[in-house]
Amino acid sequence: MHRTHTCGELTLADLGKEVVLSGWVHKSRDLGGMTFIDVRDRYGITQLTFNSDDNDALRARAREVGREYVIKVSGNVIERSNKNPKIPTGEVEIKVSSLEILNPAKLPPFLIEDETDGGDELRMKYRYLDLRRNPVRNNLVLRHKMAQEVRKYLDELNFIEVETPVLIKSTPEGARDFVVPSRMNPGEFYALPQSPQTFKQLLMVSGFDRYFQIVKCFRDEDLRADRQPEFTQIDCEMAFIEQEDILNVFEGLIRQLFKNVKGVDLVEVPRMTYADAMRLYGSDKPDTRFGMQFIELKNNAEAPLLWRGGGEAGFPVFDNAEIVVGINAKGCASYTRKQIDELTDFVKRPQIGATGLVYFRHNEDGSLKSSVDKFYNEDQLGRWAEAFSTEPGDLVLLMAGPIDKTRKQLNELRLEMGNRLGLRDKNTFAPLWVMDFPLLEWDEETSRYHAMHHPFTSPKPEDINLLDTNPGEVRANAYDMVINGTEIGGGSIRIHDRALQALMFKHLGFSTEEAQKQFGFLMDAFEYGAPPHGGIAFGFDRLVSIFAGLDSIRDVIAFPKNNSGRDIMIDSPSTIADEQLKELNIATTV
RNA sequence: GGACCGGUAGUUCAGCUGGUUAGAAUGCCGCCCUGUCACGGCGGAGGUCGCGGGUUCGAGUCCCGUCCGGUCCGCCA
Repeated sequence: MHRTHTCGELTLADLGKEVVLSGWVHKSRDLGGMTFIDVRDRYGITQLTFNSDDNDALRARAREVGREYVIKVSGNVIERSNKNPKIPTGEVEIKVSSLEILNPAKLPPFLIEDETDGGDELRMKYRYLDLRRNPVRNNLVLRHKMAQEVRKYLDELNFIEVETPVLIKSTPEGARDFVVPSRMNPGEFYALPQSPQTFKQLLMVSGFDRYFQIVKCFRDEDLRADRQPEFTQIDCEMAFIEQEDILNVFEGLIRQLFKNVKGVDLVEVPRMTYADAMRLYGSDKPDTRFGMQFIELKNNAEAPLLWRGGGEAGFPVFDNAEIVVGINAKGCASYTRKQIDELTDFVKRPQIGATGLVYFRHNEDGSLKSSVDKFYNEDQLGRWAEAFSTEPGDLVLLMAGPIDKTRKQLNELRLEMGNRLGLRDKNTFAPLWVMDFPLLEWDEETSRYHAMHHPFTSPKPEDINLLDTNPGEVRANAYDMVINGTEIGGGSIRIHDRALQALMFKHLGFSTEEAQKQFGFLMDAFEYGAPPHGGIAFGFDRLVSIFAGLDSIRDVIAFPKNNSGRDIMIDSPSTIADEQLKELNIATTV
């Protein structure tokens, strides 16, 4: 007889029932005269009980089973004399009449418990055991629920899920491709998609009108806690829409996910231009769970030097800087010298690379004190204080230097201060649309402009005339969704006109021939009735990890890869046999 | 490509300025225990201190190299 119930469902209402349970031995407690076994499955834990009423063979077997043995038991549901209020089945237990060992188990290398003693590496090597643990399994259940909710929402809005190919063509733009050799076409390679971008656009040309796909994408770049070589996107595209439509539809998606999966009612998602995001937060993905916006004391594009008094020279670093910008750390005036030094060391770390940190305190007694008192008097400090709207008890942290670099550094400091002040609560969710990204980005290495988003992004019509004169100033119809400082989605209104697309390729440094060879199929398609269209793609793993309150996406992926792109459980990647290489016409030099 | 942190018992870790027999907790094994559920009590086993080289009378400890893991920068249209 198969199991009649799961290990998570029996209660006092089931008293007296003859039941069959199957599962894993979670833990056993042998008290001598009696033995308790906790049997576990995905649904919960139920206590089995054995005592002197039982025959010797049954009692012996109860003592024999070890952790993670797979067992099947039959017995009677009885009321516990000592109840355990911590678990749903804690008022009952099973008086076992038969115990069958379906499969014994070796002792697992780490404890299969919510608070495991296992380190990351061990958990990854034995991921199938790690997945037995509630916290990890619950993450996958959450992921499942979110995927279902996405499908429900988009289906109701007439989106159609279409699968696009995984073996496609390598293109020079963007991330490195994973490539797959073609046996039937010696010397030629497929590439795995970095995203289904061109296919979804072609589906718009095909008249599908509203497409989505929850789809694996692949990028052969170095990994991070939030970056895996294969990852999942919620990929979407719509025709006959404008940017506003996309923002509304997908703001709706995010709101529905938060409401139905997490029970969180989001307020309307605020919008901010890229330019403002950079100016106020030094980042295109600001964490808006807290304020601490940048205040500029000097910006070469702005006129007055706010601290200058009667024209005499001030702090040379400030005098020579393009920008002097800071944040007001409310209530931090009490920071000790040691704490300030820590912050200075923080921004001077090679990863951040600042040369120093200037501060001024607005003391509780109203006085002002700065690390550059030598250069500025109380009047001048007073003007800073005014600029930062300080109150007694505040600490202002200032950085100076080239605009882009300094903003980026101050962004790191702002996030660090957010952490220190406990302003980045995992249960607070601050989504944000960042809009009007630049179309192009100058790349020092190749000395040319690159598409900031991708080459199919349309420029804002009013900026097209800048393409020739000032390409870096051209804004795109592109938008990102940011939640709590993480970019979780991005998209754009696409080009649907052959001539404009050809012009874009030209500006990206493609010759007409190269453009035709790489993307001719798309430009050809634009000549056969391409509707205006646009879309967005969400990083599903990141979205799930934010919902789960995790910093890493690894624990929302069933079988993730490590820092080096390895799966240490199956030990991939691995070498392949010479025979295979030969068949693929591949010679190795390693 | 680069920076930083880590690698010691099955596991998670401690081990100071180099010093005699490398510890703790937990897990595991044995015995005892009839109401445990972090059971308890007593006893026990368990180590190539990642690997290689060097300094030293002596290295878990210091130095160099290397491998592995983690975080980050570059990179990620």
